[in-house]
Amino acid sequence: MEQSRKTAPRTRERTPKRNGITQPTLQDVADAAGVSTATVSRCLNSPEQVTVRTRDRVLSVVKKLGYAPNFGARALAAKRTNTIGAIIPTMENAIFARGLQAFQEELAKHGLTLLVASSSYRPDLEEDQIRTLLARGADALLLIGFERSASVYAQLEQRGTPYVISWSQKEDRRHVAVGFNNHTAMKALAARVFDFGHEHIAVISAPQAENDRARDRVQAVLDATAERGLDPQKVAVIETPYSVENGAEAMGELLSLQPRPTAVLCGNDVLAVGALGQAQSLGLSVPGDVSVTGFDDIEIARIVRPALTTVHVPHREMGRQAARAIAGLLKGEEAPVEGPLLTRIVERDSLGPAPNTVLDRDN
Amino acid sequence: MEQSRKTAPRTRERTPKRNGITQPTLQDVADAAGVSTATVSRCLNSPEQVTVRTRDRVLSVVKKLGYAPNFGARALAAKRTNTIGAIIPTMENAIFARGLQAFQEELAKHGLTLLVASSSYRPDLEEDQIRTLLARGADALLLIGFERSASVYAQLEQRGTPYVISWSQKEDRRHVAVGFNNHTAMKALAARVFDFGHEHIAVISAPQAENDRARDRVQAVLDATAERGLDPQKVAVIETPYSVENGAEAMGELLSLQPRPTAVLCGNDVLAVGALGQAQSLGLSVPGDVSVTGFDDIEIARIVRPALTTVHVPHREMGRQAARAIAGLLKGEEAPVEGPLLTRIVERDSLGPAPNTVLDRDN
DNA sequence: GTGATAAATGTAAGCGCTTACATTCAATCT
DNA sequence: AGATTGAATGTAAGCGCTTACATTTATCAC
Repeated sequence: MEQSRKTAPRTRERTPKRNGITQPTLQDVADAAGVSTATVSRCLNSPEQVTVRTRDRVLSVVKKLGYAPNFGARALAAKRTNTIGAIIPTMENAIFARGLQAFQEELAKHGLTLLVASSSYRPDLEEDQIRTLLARGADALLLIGFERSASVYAQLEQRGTPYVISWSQKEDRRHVAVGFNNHTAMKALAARVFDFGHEHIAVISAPQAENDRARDRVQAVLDATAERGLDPQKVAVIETPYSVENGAEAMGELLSLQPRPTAVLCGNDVLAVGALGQAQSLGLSVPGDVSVTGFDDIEIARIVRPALTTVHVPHREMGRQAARAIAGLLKGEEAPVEGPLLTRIVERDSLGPAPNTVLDRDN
Repeated sequence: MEQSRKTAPRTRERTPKRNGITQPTLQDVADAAGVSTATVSRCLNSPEQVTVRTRDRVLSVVKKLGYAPNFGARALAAKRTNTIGAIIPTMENAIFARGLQAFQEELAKHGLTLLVASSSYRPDLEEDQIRTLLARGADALLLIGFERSASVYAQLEQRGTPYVISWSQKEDRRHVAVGFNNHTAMKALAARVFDFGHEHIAVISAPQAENDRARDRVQAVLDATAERGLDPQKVAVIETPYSVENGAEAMGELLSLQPRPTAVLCGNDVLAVGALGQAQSLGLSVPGDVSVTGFDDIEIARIVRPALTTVHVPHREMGRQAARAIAGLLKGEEAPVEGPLLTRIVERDSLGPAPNTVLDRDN
């Protein structure tokens, strides 16, 4: 194995690190293939610029040596990392998992890697995470929902870092968004609830402050109420963070109201599952005595008994489209201007007709 | 071709990128603070080496300029990224979410960032992901379970990349592991099932090939069976990937067996939930007609009715300890040699006494 | 063939940081 | 005072890659 180093001014001994192990470098490959580092680099990054002959030779050396480019060096020289950062509110339940998985899979097809951080629904933490992700070289970001401080947007704008907003969609054309219209979706569900004859409804929502999606959903219920000629003021709304326990607790409160609501619309499936369980624990039949609806259509919605009537959100499609939008933005393409993704109501068993028993309002 | 320009006095104009935006560099900070780049670097990385006076001045400039170190450059120069890679089988259900969240939180305390990839339970994909993560500069890895090809281990060893194995724990001291003993845990549960008088039991497991955790759990049931003087051969075992649907389907098969098992032990909660639903759909009472148990104790175990009797795995603690182990390894500390984490049986409502109806074995 | 043009390849200048080593400086000792 | 010492700081050499530009080689019209 003699390598004819024609020009080897490179006297430097490769300094092995700690245990004498060193990864092969571009130079090693170039030497072994008898070409320059530039050519090797081109074989890897823009193969069409290189003769087939050369390319094959180089690639076989790459394989033989087990060469893998050094991430830091590449990032430094190319000024991009091919990394996309995503900040989601939580990793702990399935709400974002499905969409994120699809997002990642689609990114991978474009040679992009996903870096995930979670904000625990806290705007201050979200800012930290954005900073961290940018510091780690994220070329672009996926953000959930529109609502965040102007300074965050300003910073992204100023850096020229592309981002797309997801899980929400509005007419607001200042931001690139791939999502669905939370208001429309929830309003349709509320209308359906009214179709079932319910007149006393209530809402369990995530905290609305700093969460436009939650706010849109609640507002949709109130708007639908008004459209039916009912008084939105009378719709009880409880805010509580997304969790089964909180859903149960909120349901407990709502069920002790006078008049007792006959339908409870929940801001997401997790709350709904809690509410459902609570109603049953209190000896009420769902939907016989009280109907419960969810939002998202995550797996658990199908599993509980009665299965949840909820709003199906095309998470996978959303993730996929978001990834495509980001890949496009990175290539300098125009922002896609597609309309919102369509949600649909999934009617299962937790929504039924309002009980026609006389309400105890008047005693 | 003489390029004897030995001293190229840094005349270079800072070339702004595309939109004229440029992040401040170390040099900018150094200039503004009237010190060398080395000092600025030290202020950031080992503040104790610098006078308080200097440090304060430098840090204030850092803040004023909004300086953030360039990740690639840092990685390249320091030969580490402070990034830990984790490859988990799936992101889509909650099995790994809780532990991973804790893992990440603890890593953050040590200044480390988590990069997650998922393998879809496929060894070949896992290898790809490992390669990807390493290429992206992961300083260390979190791996789930022991079982993977020797070449993967060899490669890690050869590169000198530290890793810790989690979600499993064995006497095998060749690898650093932070986990629990799947065999012990499942055997205890099986024993409990036998205590309830069950004699005809069955198992729904994840595919055992390439998954030591699944294998340990199944083997534990068989061992417990033998210890009770029953014939392990008669324990029906169905293998199917983790999902509610698959759990349901497998349950359907098991329930048509003669004699029909009176207790079905599932490899995890997701399968158990599916099994539970299926039994109920077929008009059987759980645990009246058939008992079902899970494994993991994820949220859904508490939610289904009857609530699942399952094995509680201290995922958070596991994640935390794994992170500490990795941080230690990275600092050159010895591998921790703690015993396995302790699991405990959570008795809820899906496991009950064996039905004392006469079995239809003899007709 | 010749020259012009295009395609393939090579050369080498950085990218922004860390760190070994050199230098300066102040405190302490003789 | 001068010598000694250790802490603080500066100098500058890379880290491994990409890419603008220079050079070589192939292609083609005439």
